[in-house]
Amino acid sequence: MARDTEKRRAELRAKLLEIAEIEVREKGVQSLRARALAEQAGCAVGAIYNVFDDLTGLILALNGRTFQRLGASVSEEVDQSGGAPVDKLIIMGHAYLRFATDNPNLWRALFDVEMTADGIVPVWYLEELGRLFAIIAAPLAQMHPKAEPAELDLMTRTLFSSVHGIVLLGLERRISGVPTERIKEMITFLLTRFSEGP
Amino acid sequence: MARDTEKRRAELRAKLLEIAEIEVREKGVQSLRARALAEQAGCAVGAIYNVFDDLTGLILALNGRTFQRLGASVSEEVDQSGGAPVDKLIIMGHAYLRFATDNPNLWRALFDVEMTADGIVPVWYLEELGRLFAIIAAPLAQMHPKAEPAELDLMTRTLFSSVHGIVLLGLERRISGVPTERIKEMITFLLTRFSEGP
DNA sequence: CTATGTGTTGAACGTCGTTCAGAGAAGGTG
DNA sequence: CACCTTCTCTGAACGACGTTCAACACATAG
Repeated sequence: MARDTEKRRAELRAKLLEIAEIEVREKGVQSLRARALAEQAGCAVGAIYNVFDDLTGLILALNGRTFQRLGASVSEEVDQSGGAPVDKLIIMGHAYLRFATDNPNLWRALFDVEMTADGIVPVWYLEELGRLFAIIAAPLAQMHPKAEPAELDLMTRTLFSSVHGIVLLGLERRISGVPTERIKEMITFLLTRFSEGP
Repeated sequence: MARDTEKRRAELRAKLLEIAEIEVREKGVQSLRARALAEQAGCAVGAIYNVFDDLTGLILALNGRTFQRLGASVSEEVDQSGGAPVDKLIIMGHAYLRFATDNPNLWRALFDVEMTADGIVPVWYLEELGRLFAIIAAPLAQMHPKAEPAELDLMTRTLFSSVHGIVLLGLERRISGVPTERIKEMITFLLTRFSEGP
C-alpha cells in the first residue's frame, strides 16, 4: 500500500516530466501550464502538487534531465575525438553550441528558472554544473601540468562562462544574431587564442 | 489641448518610468505590478495603457535608460584612462562588471525581457547594443590595424559575449558563484590572454 | 444651454498557480 | 457481511495577475 502509492507517484512523476518536456521543447518553458499538464496526464491539477512542490520544482527536475543529457552529449563527442587538448576544448565548445541549437527551449530553460524564490539552489544543480566543469578541466590540466588547482578552476570557469556567453548572445535574437557558423568561429577563435598564451 | 494632452502624457510616462525604475532596482523586474504602479503614480491602471503598449513596453523603455547609463558608465571610465589598448579593454570589462554588481536588478532586466512575443526587437535596442560594440571595437582596431572589418566584428562580439558570460554566471547565484574579486580576475585573465595572441 | 468630440477611468474579464474540504478507495476488525 | 479508520486524490474555489472597454468627465463650439 505504501509501496503501491510510492510506485504510482513515481509513475506520475515520470509521466508529467515526459509531457512537460515535450511542451517545453516545442513551446518554451513559459508555456507550461498546470491545467494543460494535468489534462494531458489524465490526472487532477492537484495531483501535480502531490508529486512536486510546485511548477518550479517540476521544471527543476526537468532541467536535471537536460543537464545530464547535455553533459553526456558533450562527453561523448570529446571522448571519440583524439587530438591535442586544445582541439578537445574546441570540440567541447562546439558540442555545447550544437546542444543549444538542437534544443533551444530546453537549453534556455536551464537558465530561466526562477531562482529568486528563496535563493535556494538544489544541491544536484551545483553537482551537475560541477560535472560539466570537470569535463572542461581535464584538457586544461593536460595543457598546464604545473598550474595550481585554484588557477585551473579560474581558467575552467572563465572558459565555460565565455563559451556560454557567446552561445547565449549568439542565439538570443536571430535578428540581431549571427548565423550558427559564425558562432562556431567565435568559439574556435576564443579557445585558440586562449590556448596560445603562455 | 492636443498639446496639453501630449504634455500630460509625457509627464505620466516619465513618472511611471521613475517609479518603475525604483521598483525594479529594489525588487527586480518580476515584481513590477500594473496596479501597484498606478497607485504609486496616482493614476488609474488603464492610464498606463494610454502611454505604453503594455508592461513589456514600459520595461523596454526602462531598459533604454539603463542601456544608456551603462554605455555612459563604461565610456566614462575608459575615457579617463590612458594606457595601452589592452588596458582599455580590461577597464571596460571591469566597468561592465561594476555596473552589473551596482545595479543587479536593472542590469538583469536588460536580458530578461520577454522578447518571445512577436520576435520583434525594437530598433533602438539594437542601436544601443551597437553603441556598446563600437566602444569595444575602438581599442581592438588600434591593436589590429590591419584586420578586416569583418574580423574586427568577430573579435568584438566574441569579447563582449565572453565578458558578459563571465559576469552573468559569476553573479547568477552568490551561493555557487565566486566573489566579485575573482570575477574581476577572470575578466583580466581572459582579456590579457586574448591580447597576447598573434 | 445643448451638442459634440476627446481623454480618462476602474470595474469586469479571462487566465494563471496554488490550495484544501470533502469524496473515495483500501485495509483492518468483529 | 457491515462498519470504522486511514490514507489518497480530486476539482471547485481563491486570490492575484495583465489587459480591456463601456461609461463617465470635461472642454470646446455653436
